[in-house]
Amino acid sequence: MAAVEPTILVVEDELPIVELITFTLKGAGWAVDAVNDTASAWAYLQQKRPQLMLLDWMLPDQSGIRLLARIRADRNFANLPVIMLTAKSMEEDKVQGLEQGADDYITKPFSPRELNARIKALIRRKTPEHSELEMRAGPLTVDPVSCRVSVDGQAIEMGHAEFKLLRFLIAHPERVFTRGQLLDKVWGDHVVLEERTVDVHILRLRKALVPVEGLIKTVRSVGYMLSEK
Amino acid sequence: MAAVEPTILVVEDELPIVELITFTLKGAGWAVDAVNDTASAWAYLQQKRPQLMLLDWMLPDQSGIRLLARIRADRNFANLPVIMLTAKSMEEDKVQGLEQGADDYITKPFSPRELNARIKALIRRKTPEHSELEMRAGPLTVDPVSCRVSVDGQAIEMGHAEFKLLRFLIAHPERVFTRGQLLDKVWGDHVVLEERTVDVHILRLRKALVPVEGLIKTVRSVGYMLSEK
DNA sequence: AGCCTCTGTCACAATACTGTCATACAGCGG
DNA sequence: CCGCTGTATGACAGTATTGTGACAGAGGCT
Repeated sequence: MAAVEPTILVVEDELPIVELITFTLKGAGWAVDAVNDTASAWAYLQQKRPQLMLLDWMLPDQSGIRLLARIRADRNFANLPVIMLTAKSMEEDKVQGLEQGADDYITKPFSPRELNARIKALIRRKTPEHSELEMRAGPLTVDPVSCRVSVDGQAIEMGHAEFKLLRFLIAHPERVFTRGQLLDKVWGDHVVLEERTVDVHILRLRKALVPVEGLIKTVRSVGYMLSEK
Repeated sequence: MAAVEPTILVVEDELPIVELITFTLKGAGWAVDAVNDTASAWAYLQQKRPQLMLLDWMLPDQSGIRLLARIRADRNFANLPVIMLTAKSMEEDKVQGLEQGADDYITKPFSPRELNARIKALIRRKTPEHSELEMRAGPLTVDPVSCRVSVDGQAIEMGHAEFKLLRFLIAHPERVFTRGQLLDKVWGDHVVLEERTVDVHILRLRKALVPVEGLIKTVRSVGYMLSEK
C-alpha cells in the first residue's frame, strides 16, 4: 500500500444505505468516510480532501443540493467530483442536480456494480490527463479525443505509448516525475517494465517533437518533466 | 542511531490496546510512551516533545477531544501531528475530531499495517522539506515540485545533492545542523560518508548561490545553517 | 505468409555528479 | 605572534545517470 487509501466521502442519513455503500466501496479498495448531514460534510471537507463525494439528495438538515451549491462556489472544492444519490423517478431532481454541478447521479435503488462503474468513470473523467479538453504548451497542442498532436496546426505522428506519455506530461506541466511514477501513471500500476524503458520513449517523444525542442526536460537523478521555461 | 529514537505518545486507557500499539510501533522503530488520561498527557507534553500523538477518543478523565482542543490552542503544540483513535461506527466523532484539528483518525479495531501506514503518511505530510509548497528566503525560491531554484526569478543550476541540501536547510531556517544531522536528513539515515563531504557540498551550494551570498552560515565547531540575518 | 509499425530491452558511449583527499586558510585562546 | 583546531577550496578519479542506435518479438494489415 502506498500510503493511505484514496477516500470517498458518503453523505447519507439512511444507515442501511450507508452500510451498503461502505461495504461495496471497501470491496473496491476505497477508504470510506460517512457523515449523515450537510453540516458534518462541510466540516469534514475543511479537514480532509476526499477523492470523491457521494451526496444524497434528501438529508435531515438541508437538501444536499444546497451543499453542492456551496461546494461549487468554493474555489477549493470546485473541482471535487460529486455523484448525487436521488430517489427513484425524481427526474426533475436529476436535472436540478446536474445544473448545480453534480458530475453524475445515481438513482436509488442501485446495484453495487453500477455504483463502482460510475465512480470509476467519473474519477477517470476528472483526472486531468483523461479529461476531454485539448491541452497546450507553447505551440504544442494535444487533443485527447482524437489522439492527435500538432505544432502550429501541423500534425505530428507518434506511437501511442509516446502519445500517452505526452498527454500525461502536458496535463501536469512544471512537475517532475520519476521513471517509476511515469510507469505507474502512464503504463498503469503494477506493470513490470524496465525503468530505462521510459528513457527510450522520452527519446522517441523528443524526436517526434523536434519543432518544439526543449519542452521535455531531464531532471538528473530525479526524472523528467514538461516545462516551457 | 543518532540519539534517542523518535517518540510517539499514546494516550489510551485500555491496556490491551496500549500493548498492541506499543508492540506494533516498537517493531517499526519508534520509541513509545503511554499515558492513560488527558491530565497525564498534558503533563507529559510539558516535559517532552513527541514526534506524534495517538489520542483515544474515550478517556476516563475527560474526552480526548478536549485535550486536542487545548493542544491546538497552544502555540507550542499547534503543529504536533495527532491521530485520533475512535471506536468503530462513531462516525460523528470522526467529524468532530477533524473539526478540532486531528490530522487523521483510525477506527478501532485497526490493523498494525494500517497504523504504521497512517503514521508514516502523516509524518511525511508534516515534514516541511517534503511538503509541495514553494519555499523562500529573501530573493531565493525553492520549488520542490519542479526541483527548481531561482533568485529573483533567475533560474539557478546545481547538482541534486546540493538541491536536496538546500531544500532541507530552507525548510528549517535559522537552525543549525551538525554535519552528522545533515548526512542523516539529506542523504538518509545509515549512509556511510565522510562528514567532511558535507563541507564540499556546502561549498558547491554557496558557489551556485553567489547572487544571495551569505545565506548559508558556518557555525564554527557545530555545523551549518541557513539564515537571512 | 510477408511486410510493416510499434514496443521493450540491451549495450555502449558520453557526460555530469559525487565523494575523498591534500593543502591552504581562518578563528580563537594563550 | 604562535599554535591549535576547525573550515574552505581546488583537484581528481570513480561512479552514477542519461542519450542513443540496434535488435527481436508482438501484432496488425494486405
